[in-house]
Amino acid sequence: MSVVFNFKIHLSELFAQALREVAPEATQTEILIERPKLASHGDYACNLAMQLAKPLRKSPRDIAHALISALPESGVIEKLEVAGAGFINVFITTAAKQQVVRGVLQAGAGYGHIHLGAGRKVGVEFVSANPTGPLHVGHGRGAAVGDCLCNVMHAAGWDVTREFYYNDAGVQIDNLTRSVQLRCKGITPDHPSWPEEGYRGDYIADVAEAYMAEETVEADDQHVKAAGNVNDAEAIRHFAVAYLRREQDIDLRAFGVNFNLFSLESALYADGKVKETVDKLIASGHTYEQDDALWLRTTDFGDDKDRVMRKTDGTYTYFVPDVAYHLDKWRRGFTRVINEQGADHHSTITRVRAGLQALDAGIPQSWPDYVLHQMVTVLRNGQEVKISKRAGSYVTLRDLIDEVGCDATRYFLAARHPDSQLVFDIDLAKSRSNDNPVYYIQYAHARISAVLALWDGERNALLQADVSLLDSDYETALLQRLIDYPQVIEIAAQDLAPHVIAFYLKDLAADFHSYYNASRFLVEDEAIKTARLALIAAVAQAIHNGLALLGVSAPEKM
RNA sequence: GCGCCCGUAGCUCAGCUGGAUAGAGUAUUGGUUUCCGAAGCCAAGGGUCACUGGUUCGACUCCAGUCGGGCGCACCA
Repeated sequence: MSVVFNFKIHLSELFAQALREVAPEATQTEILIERPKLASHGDYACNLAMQLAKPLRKSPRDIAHALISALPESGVIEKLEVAGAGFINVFITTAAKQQVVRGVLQAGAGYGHIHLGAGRKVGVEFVSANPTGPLHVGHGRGAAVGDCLCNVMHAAGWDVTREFYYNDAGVQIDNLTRSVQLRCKGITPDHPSWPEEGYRGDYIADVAEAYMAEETVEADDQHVKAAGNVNDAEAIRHFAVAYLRREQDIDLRAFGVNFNLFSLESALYADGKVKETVDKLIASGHTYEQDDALWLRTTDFGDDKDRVMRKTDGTYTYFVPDVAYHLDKWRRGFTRVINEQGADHHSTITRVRAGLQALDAGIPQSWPDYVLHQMVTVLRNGQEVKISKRAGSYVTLRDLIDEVGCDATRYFLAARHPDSQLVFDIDLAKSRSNDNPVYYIQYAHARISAVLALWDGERNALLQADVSLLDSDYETALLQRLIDYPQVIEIAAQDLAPHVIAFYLKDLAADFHSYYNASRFLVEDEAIKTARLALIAAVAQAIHNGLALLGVSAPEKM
């Protein structure tokens, strides 16, 4: 038997009924139940009366009173009042709030899971770094945000597939191949003959050395033994890509990020999907030849200028396999796709969507969704570290994990709105890690674990706790905070904004620390002791669940 | 020049599809521990929400413009 403590949904239903009675002609009005900032304004507030004032041509306060009269009986409502311009403030009985403790303990790791996605498939593509070098801090942000987003979508009831797209074809791979080949020949980046577009990082030398030593590399789906032949460019390309992919995989695993699927750009060429897409686009009539190149009239679909598909040298531009790739996703049944990328990829959105529209395959105009995170700037010794792959100067994800730690790095990178630029101050994160909010949250969890470890009772006894004893200000604040958790998941999933999880956890931890400081738990009175332990066990569970979404550990000791 | 993102306390950032008196952390100042974890708690100060108009019962939130910062504007990816 389920207990009512998702009051927001419950109240929306009640007000919908009242609305049908009071204003049958205005049942389209959206019912918004919000949490007031001030406790004196109740636990929940509804502004329906004010929205109806204009269409009904009545005073909002009169409408509010009418709505209250028409509101069906509910055991969870303590009191209703009309306030201000016409707000209806709802006070929930403490008894109803107290039920959340049992709800959390019974649901366990499942507390916070909602049915928003209704089991539908969603494909989330993230990181998708080119295999031309190590993952840097920007990729780290993509990994942290993307992985957290996947976790949130899963908790919200979606069937999530995590996907990584490898651009293992094209000009940049040619540059990589040439750079490794030169290194194999003993030519270094400071040599006059080193190409302008060549990669200069030290890792290129590592790849070259491994190739010459005829090492074998095992990447996710490739097992490549180096030929050791300096003149075999194809063998070098194959080996270099596999080598760098392996390095990236190692870093991602160390970061706690896993994928269900790796898709390769080269495979789209190999199995004819690129050609098929090109043929379909030509057949669609949206292409034309000009200056010995093939163009797609993307201006038909909102782009500011048309784009080249096939260059004069006969090869395709990047967005062609990208369109083929997305068509493939669509055919795999992903009616919802989210691409998490750096903001510097912004221009691809219009092009990819235009290409998909030109195919006339029934794909919605706004498909796929994009989450673009803004750039990360890194501060070391108070100086901005310029990121340049070719110059080989940048902060790698591996550096961050080693220096700052996985938990703190993930929290730092995921705890901000993706739209905000992020300054990652390495020295701050390292030298003053105790001030990092992630430790504040973890500390709350560790404290609860310590108290529960001192208790000699049975865990199951907590389910039988007399929660009616939890009625102090500290306790009701915590109860309400726990009640809010599923709605935080909902917001994070709807807005594709995983950072709200981090802020919620900080607030929950703060409520707990205040409570902890003012309370004793292992008291004489058995009933009080059990009730309080049940409450903090529920808090620990919520912290555990929330941190899991962020990919951060919930330690019992620290 | 065009497109996208951002501008909120000294600093780093929240602010939920427009809601009632704009919030945290940090820094500063003061208080707090014979006690189950002080990586904690309590309190104080700190704001013309970049600026100017507009939309309405109500704007940090929406619209237009201005200023400032970032990113992108390739037959690169």
